[in-house]
Amino acid sequence: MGNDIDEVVRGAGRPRDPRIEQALLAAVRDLLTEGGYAAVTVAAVADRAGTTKAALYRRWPALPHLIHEAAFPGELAQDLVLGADLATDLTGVVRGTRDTLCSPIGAAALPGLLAEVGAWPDLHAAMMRRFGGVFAALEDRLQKAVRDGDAHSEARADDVLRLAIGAVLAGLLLTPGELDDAWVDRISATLTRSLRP
Amino acid sequence: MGNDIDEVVRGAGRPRDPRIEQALLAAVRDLLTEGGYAAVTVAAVADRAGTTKAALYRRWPALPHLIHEAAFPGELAQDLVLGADLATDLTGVVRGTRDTLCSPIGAAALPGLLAEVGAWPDLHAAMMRRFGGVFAALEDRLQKAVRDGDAHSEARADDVLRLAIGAVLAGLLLTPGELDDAWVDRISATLTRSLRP
Amino acid sequence: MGNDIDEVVRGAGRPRDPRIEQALLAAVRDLLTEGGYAAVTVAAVADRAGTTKAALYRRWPALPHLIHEAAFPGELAQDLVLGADLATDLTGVVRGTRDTLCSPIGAAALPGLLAEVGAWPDLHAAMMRRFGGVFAALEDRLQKAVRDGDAHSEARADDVLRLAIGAVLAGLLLTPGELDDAWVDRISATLTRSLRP
Amino acid sequence: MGNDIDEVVRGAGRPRDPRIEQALLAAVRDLLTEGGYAAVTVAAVADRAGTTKAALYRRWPALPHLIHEAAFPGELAQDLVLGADLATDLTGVVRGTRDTLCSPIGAAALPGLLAEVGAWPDLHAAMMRRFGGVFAALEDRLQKAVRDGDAHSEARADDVLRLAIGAVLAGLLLTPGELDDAWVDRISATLTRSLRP
DNA sequence: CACTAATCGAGACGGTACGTCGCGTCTTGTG
DNA sequence: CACAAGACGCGACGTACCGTCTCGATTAGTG
Repeated sequence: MGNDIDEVVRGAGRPRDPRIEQALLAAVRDLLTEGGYAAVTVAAVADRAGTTKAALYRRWPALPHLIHEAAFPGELAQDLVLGADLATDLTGVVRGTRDTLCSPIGAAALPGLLAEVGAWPDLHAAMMRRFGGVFAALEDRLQKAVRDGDAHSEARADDVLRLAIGAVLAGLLLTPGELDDAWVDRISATLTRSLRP
Repeated sequence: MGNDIDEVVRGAGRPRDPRIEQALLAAVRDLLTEGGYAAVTVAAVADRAGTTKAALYRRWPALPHLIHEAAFPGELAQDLVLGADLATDLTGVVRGTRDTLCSPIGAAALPGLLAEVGAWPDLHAAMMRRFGGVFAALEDRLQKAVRDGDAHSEARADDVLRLAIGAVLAGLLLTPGELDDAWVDRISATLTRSLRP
Repeated sequence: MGNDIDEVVRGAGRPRDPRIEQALLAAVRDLLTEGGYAAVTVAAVADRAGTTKAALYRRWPALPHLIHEAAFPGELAQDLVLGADLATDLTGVVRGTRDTLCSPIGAAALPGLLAEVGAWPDLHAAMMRRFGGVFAALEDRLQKAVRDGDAHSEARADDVLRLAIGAVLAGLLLTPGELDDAWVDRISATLTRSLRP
Repeated sequence: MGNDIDEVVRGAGRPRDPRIEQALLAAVRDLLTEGGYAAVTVAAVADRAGTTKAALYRRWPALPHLIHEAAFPGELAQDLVLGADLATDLTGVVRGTRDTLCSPIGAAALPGLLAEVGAWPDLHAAMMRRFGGVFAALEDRLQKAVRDGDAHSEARADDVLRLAIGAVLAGLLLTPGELDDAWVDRISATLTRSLRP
């Protein structure tokens, strides 16, 4: 006894075909790569995935939600390891952010996605959640840096993270193609300097 | 002599009604304020301006160009005065950027505009040009700061500007409503620290 | 022996809930009355009956068959009594036809049903069968009338019946609301005249 | 002067391409012939006509209106000539009605059209108007017949016409294929008999 | 008492059509 | 030429209905 509700919820009706979900996500990634954001149409995605628009709308409230999930699956902090010296750790954050947002798929999806955020509050929340892990890790790391005397005591993780994300965003939207590894090093060094006590 | 070309161009046929241009720009600003980016459709703009779509397309190659001009007229560096100490000047740059991009009209127009940039190279160029004056002024100021010993010698104006713009952009797109004056001060202070020799 | 087949057919598996059949028929009649033919969708019928689409399709090959059975149950000649003089009997046929086809439910169902007849041969057959009893009775009556000298010898029951049905049909489809009792009397009189020797 | 309104109405905007109207009507007729009522889809019609759905909706409020105009253009009484003896004239009415409603296109369109009549009051009115000429002519002819002693004085043109239309309708919807010339003669004779004084 | 087989509810599935909207172009008549 | 008006081709949108299917859970009769 106990989880009657769960059982009812799980058991009701024909279960969704899990392959359709994957096929739709893959179709979005294909179309983003081949034709950019404009090519990602509800009909085109469904077609490419070998299914129908209705199946798509059953899973996501609108196209941008699906695109978001397809372009930025999982947690951004996934392979972020903080533990070296502060400069190295900040480089990791900046590089990770750049790699994620500037990947072919990410770069194709992001501008359009950001434009739709205003119309879909839940989409906005979902995007913010992606940065949750990075923020927590960075906050911990910064507190340690303050204790170790590597950072001044007013340093704020949210400001640092927003500067990093913002730098990538501005680069991606305004001057794409200049965000090479040298740029990562320069921005990381700048952030490191800004934290000095 | 002199402006033959102008005369030929101007002289042929009925001259354009200059009021239409202004009415269209005003209509875009009204619609942005009232209904956001989604409300700014060609038909709605022309209607609100009391004119027609054809008149609009005679003046701008496409809607985003008109929106750009309506939301961000003139040069961004317009009322930027650099000459005080470095911290104050940087605060001016950050505040000016925030004020421009986060004005009700700017905030409504920017996400959509950035999404369209990929499709209209000339629109991208036009947007970049807006920052030209700020960049030049900041570069001058930074060189002086290096000479004065206020900034380290590897400081780059483009990186600083991109960090400032990026910070505003990230704030606007991801956490709007948090970009108050205290935020401006914190970010400006951070940038100033990052420039210390 | 005798009903082995019946027993085998009946015995296997869980028996059908007889209340569902009635609930579906009643649901169709409700929806026809409330919202007309367009309101009678498979999902709406199943919902209203408190059951599901699958249960419906287990009982009828398609929606029109169910609608037919709901709107025109049983034999049309049910309460047709022929035996008075010819004029009275013809009035009975015309009135009966009108009453059946022009009842609120019948009138709502008929136009749609007739449109579907082309797509469902078995539905066509089922509809024709409804008139079988009336036709047989009318044919008998007409033969007697010929013998009695009340009708000319070339009178054909099928033509008379088609004229009667057609008159109701044309009235229902083209000028509904005019098929009152006076109309029944006029049409009956006309048919009676046409049969005179 | 005087028709300012007309001039304004006519002169405003780009005029409709008259070829599109014809192409759409022809497309409906083609599709009716080839695939029946079910094949007449908004998209299919527009496609076949080499135009778009929007152009169609600009001309007719809905598909049934277009189908009606395509299947039953002009006045039904077009080539109806009344003036011979009553029996011949009635045969002309019955035959004309049958020919119009039972033509391949008419037969394909009619059942569906009649089903939609309930949903579109204006469509109903348009269909009724088609019979206006026939009714007027028949009324005149009947009055003359009464004066000549060929018809009894209570004969009503509307009843006769409804009987004729109804006979064709019932034949078309219930027993198509039996409405040959012999049937026309039988029904006409029946109607003639029914009018005898 | 298990076993079998059809039913029940719920709801996803592929397919197809709907009517609307926006874009950027075009074609008129009138200044 | 510009201008108002509005039709044009194009293509996407989100919804609705159809008839089928796949589940897990009943609900009889049978072995």
